[in-house]
Amino acid sequence: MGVFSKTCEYAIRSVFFIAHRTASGNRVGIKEIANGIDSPEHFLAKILQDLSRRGIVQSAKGPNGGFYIDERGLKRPLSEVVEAVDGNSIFTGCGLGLAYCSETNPCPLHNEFKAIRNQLKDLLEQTTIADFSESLNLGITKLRK
Amino acid sequence: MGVFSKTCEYAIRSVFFIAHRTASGNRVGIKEIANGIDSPEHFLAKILQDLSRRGIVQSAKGPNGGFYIDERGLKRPLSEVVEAVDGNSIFTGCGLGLAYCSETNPCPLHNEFKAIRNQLKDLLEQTTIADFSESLNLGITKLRK
DNA sequence: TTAATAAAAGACTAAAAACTCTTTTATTTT
DNA sequence: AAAATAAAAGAGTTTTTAGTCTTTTATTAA
Ligand code: FES
Ligand code: FES
Repeated sequence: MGVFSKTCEYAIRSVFFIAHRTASGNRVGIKEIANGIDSPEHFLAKILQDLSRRGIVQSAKGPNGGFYIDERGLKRPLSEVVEAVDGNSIFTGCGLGLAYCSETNPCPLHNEFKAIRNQLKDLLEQTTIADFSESLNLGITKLRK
Repeated sequence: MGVFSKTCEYAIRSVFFIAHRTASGNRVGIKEIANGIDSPEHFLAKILQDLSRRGIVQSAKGPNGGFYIDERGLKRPLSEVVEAVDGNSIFTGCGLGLAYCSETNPCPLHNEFKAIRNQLKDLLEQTTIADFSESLNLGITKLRK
């Protein structure tokens, strides 16, 4: 089990993939995305429908249709993608699964765990989708295999 | 979805609970543990059977039986409990779920994610089960509610 | 040596997550 | 207007995780 759900992993990877293609002004179809990020096509379709409803990605039907991300979308932090899919429990939840995680009712891991959790939060909040386009363009980072 | 599976959360909490009770030389029954950490009794039984087989906790049947943790067990790092239940994917897995996470084939989050992942790894490797007994004794930290 | 106790084991059910397949709707091109 | 294209929506199945219930085995105490 990873930090994010499978659904969330696909969401992030697809968003990076779309952002990368959108940079050159193109729209990209679900088949190409699914193939590009190595995910099940119809499952990814559901995820993108959701992200589309939430305005994180845009879509167009018909010939030359497909998914893309507008200017505003590119500036969104990754945390919004994660929250849209997995909710905010990774940012706020207790490492030991206690119902109420707080300073006054801490579990044994509270302080240390909170620090790590906050770093993940900061990472996802401070980096926008656009931030990754360049490294993808340079071919330094990969989204499949 | 938390960082650990539900099973793993129960495992950690129960181990803390048992360690705490063992400190006073007692054995503690499954009912009391389940109640103390707020987990389903029979589900926890499965988990403890597993931890027992792996030597992380000890158990005794019959009257005055129950679970306890010996000297060696108390000195084990938390990472062993986590690995026993969830495997080592939290310590080694890719944040975006790529099959091979490596320096030469990094995903966009690789460097930042690795740093956070390693902190979690260090935290769990460097703290032993015994390390928490005191804070539990002092009543500072809680395992349920 | 029998009764009581408590974990171990086995065989389930329930819920959630992941994934698939089919039909519908919107858009564009001819 | 008709045909082609591509996402949206709906209705499933499969797999995994979580949780329950019952029976068996081992140990101790009366
Ligand atoms: S109480 Fe567990 S992380 Fe805060
Ligand atoms: S490739 Fe994703 S964390 Fe290393």
